[in-house]
Amino acid sequence: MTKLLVTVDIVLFTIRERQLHVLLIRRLALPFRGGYALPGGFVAENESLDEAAARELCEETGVKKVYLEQLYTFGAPGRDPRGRVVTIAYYALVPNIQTLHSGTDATDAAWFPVDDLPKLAFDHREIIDYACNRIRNKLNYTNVGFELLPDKFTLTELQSVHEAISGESLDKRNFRRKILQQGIVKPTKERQSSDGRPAQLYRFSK
Amino acid sequence: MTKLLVTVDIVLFTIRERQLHVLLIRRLALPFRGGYALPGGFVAENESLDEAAARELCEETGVKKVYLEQLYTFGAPGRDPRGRVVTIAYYALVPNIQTLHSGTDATDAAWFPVDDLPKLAFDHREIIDYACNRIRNKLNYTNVGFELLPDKFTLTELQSVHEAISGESLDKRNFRRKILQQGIVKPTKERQSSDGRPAQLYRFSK
DNA sequence: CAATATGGTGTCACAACTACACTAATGTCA
DNA sequence: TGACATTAGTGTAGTTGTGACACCATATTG
Repeated sequence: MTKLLVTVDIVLFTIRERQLHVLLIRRLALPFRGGYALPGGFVAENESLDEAAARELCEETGVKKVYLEQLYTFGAPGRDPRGRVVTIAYYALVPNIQTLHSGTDATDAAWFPVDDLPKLAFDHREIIDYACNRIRNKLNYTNVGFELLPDKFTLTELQSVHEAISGESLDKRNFRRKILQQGIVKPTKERQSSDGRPAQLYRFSK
Repeated sequence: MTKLLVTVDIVLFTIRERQLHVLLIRRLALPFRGGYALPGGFVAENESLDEAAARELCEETGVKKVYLEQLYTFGAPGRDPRGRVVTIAYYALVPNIQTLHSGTDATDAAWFPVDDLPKLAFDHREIIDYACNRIRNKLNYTNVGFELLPDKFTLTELQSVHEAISGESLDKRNFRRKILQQGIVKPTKERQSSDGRPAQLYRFSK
């Protein structure tokens, strides 16, 4: 009945410039001081795991009220040089708007494209890879893409979210047919102007 | 940096009489003494989570070398009356043949159909429900069904595994076409006799 | 008003899936 | 030994879903 250190780590995704990005922070403490790592921290005695993940994410990045889902638990004996630490990894999705109002714990929270990551502390690279696979799979059987968009969005924006996550380019007509057929979006009365013809704005429905 | 108790619990599935069953043990210790619970126990200082799950499963049920996969981590503060215990739940699949050679820890390991479970200790009911959903989903995009069958099996047996997990009855011809088209089984030279016409035995391939 | 930039639309071929009913091979029992 | 019971094994037609593919529409800018 030995007790172990238990942490949560959060892979926070967003889309920027049509690319999937994750949020990393610079570590202030040892080990890996000055290195990049996922936001996260120790689970307190009296909070649930979900609560711990939400709290740590907020403390370290200022991000609140996001889609947050447990990913996988990593607990190899050697994964943390400080000793035996089991971490429950989460992933979270936010639209790009969110400002990174750093809290007290962390400095230098910054976005990195998932296919151009710096060297990472602990096994955080493995955790991010796992999260990427999860979100990629999830795209096929859920409507997870909407969490990465603002309330109102165009179908082109939605398509480019899917493309950013899957890494494959999609046919515009086929994509729109599928989405509209599913009946999971409804048009608003607004349109969004751009460099060309203004686009219909949609909202997620149901 | 408070340390927490960390356990693993294993939902071990098999198919018996065309029904999905889980293995439960009777608890010898408090709390919930004499009640039914999932096999599981504390994670030791120097072993990985997967190792802990395999070890506990073997110790408590004698079952070895099975398909074992991490499921989800449950850590609500009130889930264990002994204090704060975080459990990493696993699920495992075995063919029906395995004899339940109880180890030292547990007595009275027994199979229960998933839709007729006794009252369970802790939040183990919730864990089993979660595992059932996982395996049901998994059936759609993987070949997880083979883990529940012996080395050689008939297509009717494979079909009834799928039916037991999904809870829905399938069309024989459509099922066979799909499986054979996938090329994931190959016929052996043997047949299996039954009450009627003997059936071709297949083996999982690739 | 021409040029540029992005939004929005339809069809056809092919693949995948559903629904559906009879014959084949064996064992049993009168 | 032949009728019966039991399980194995097979094909087709209609429908639905998916992928490939090119042009016109609507706005802005100089």
